[in-house]
Amino acid sequence: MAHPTCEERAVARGNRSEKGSGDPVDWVTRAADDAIRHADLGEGGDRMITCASGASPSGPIHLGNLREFLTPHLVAEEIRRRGIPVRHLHSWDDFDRFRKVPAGVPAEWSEHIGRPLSAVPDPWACHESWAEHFKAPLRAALAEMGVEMEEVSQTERYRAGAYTEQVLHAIRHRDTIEEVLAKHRTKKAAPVAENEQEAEALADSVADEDEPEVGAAGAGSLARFPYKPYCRECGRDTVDVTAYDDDTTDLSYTCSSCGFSGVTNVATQHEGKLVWKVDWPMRWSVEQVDFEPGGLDHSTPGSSYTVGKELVKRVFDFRAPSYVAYAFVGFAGMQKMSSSAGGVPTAADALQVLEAPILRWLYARRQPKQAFNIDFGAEVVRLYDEWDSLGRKAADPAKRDAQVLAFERASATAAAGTLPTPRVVVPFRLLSSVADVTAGSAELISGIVARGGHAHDSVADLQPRLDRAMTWTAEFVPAEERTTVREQPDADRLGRLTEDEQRWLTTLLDRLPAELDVDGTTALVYGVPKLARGLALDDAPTDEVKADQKAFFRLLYELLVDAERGPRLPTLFLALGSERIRHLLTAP
RNA sequence: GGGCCCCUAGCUCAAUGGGCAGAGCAGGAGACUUUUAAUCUCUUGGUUGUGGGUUCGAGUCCCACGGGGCCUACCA
Repeated sequence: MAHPTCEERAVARGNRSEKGSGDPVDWVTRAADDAIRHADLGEGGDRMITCASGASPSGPIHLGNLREFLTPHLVAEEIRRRGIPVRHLHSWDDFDRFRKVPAGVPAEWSEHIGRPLSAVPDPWACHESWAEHFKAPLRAALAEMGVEMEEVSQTERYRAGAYTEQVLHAIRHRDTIEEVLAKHRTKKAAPVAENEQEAEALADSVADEDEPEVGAAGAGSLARFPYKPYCRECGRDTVDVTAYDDDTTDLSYTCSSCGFSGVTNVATQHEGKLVWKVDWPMRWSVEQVDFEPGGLDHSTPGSSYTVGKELVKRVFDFRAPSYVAYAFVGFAGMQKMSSSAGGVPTAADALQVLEAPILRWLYARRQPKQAFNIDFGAEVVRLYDEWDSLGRKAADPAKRDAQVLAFERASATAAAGTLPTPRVVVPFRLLSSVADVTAGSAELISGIVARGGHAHDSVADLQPRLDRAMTWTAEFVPAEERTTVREQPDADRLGRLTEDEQRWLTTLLDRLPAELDVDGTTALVYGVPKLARGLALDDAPTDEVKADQKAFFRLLYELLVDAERGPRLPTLFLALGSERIRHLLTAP
């Protein structure tokens, strides 16, 4: 045989360790296998494998959209790990039309509806366009997560004529395109009306749809032309194609917004774009895409992937990339989320609270078709615990399984190496509860944590986790679960102390040093009731002393944090400092 | 109309190309001069929605049904 079969080449290039060698397998492994197999179909050779993503910068790129980026990223990393040339190509659909003015944006922006996202000004005036305004923060977040990708702007590509050849090709084959689109369009079955009102509405809409009569389209039909120019006069896509000359490639149009009538030459003037369902398969063929994910909404029958798959074959003579559909990402515990806009959390928001590898891990550990929630509430603590425990497991080579594999995928990338994690790992729970009472002082937290058995040299040893614990505590822990230290002494309570209480407080304050340490403070706090009963600090407590301790602690909590309970007293004392304790325990 | 996902302990969820059903919380017992949504040790808890099928073996694969959720139809 002159040529090896696809199968043989795929195996040769894939080089995945064979079954039984103990190397764990997960969805990323399989997706990478598919992409490699795909790349070998047809073209042969050792050309670079392309993992693609695409996103429209029409608004904040939220954590659901992040799956679009991370899925091909993880697959590309896996392919790279096998020593095969690969790139992650990301297309910004910034040549798409601006569709609606979101809440919070001046109403005047409705003027820009129909213009490319790259041509709409930034209402916040900090970037050169609407599109850039939303691309920039995502770029920063991805960099923090070690995601490196080759970015392409659809605006630039179209304007530069990079797709012109394919555009003309599509236009020449517009009948085939319409045939395919129409086939999927007619899938619509007569919906059953639930009541009379609906039946009427239904009759109307059905009547409307029958009107264009595209079914028998022919070359003469311009209503479904696959290419649409932006109006040269007003920049909007509100144009109707009135004529097209196949020989000269002159396209005539009128704009319904500004009334302009003009002619654009498709071959030379680059003023428009293919409609979405044609644009996607066109890019697969131009960029030689081997793998690209898509949201579930693109995967349903009659939707863009299904249609694109047929178009790419029949019109562009290429095969659709291997594909995974990803499910949606939900959110919880974010009532107070101060997201950049719209209240949907973005990657930047998540990175305020989660270490970058943990955010990656959320996406790596689930198969794309699995939906999951990102919880900014109490779940965060558990997530960190789980992550830390997985990290300990990953340190043992004997325990390498799919979970550890996900940990590895989350922890390091080719571009960024091992992503930042704390040199000294302190449980998030502890950092957060200490942060709760220290009024945002990293130094103080560091000191208390160090004296609490987590030795470290400096605040930097606790980063990047410490910052996240502080942010999370401040922003996401509900007020009723936080400890609020009194501003002023409780004069009322201090005015009606019992004799015992009075003696305890006096004893405590007499012996409270200016500089506190954990052990001394612990001994003192527990010792005060002993002293009051004539015992020494280190004497074993009697039953009476134990009861006194209970009452004494409660008194301290009431006076310090206006509650019956609170953080461990030594911690609280250290957090507040001697002076403040003294102030709050002394009648004004 | 079509498609996808989900149903696992009281609760929230794991189990990623079939291989002994697991965590956290809650519950129970014990330890602690220790009070925090304390901590540590031990522990109860299951016919994996229902009914079939394939298999030596099914939470996992196939078919049907019930319940819940999402997507899609015209446009990008």
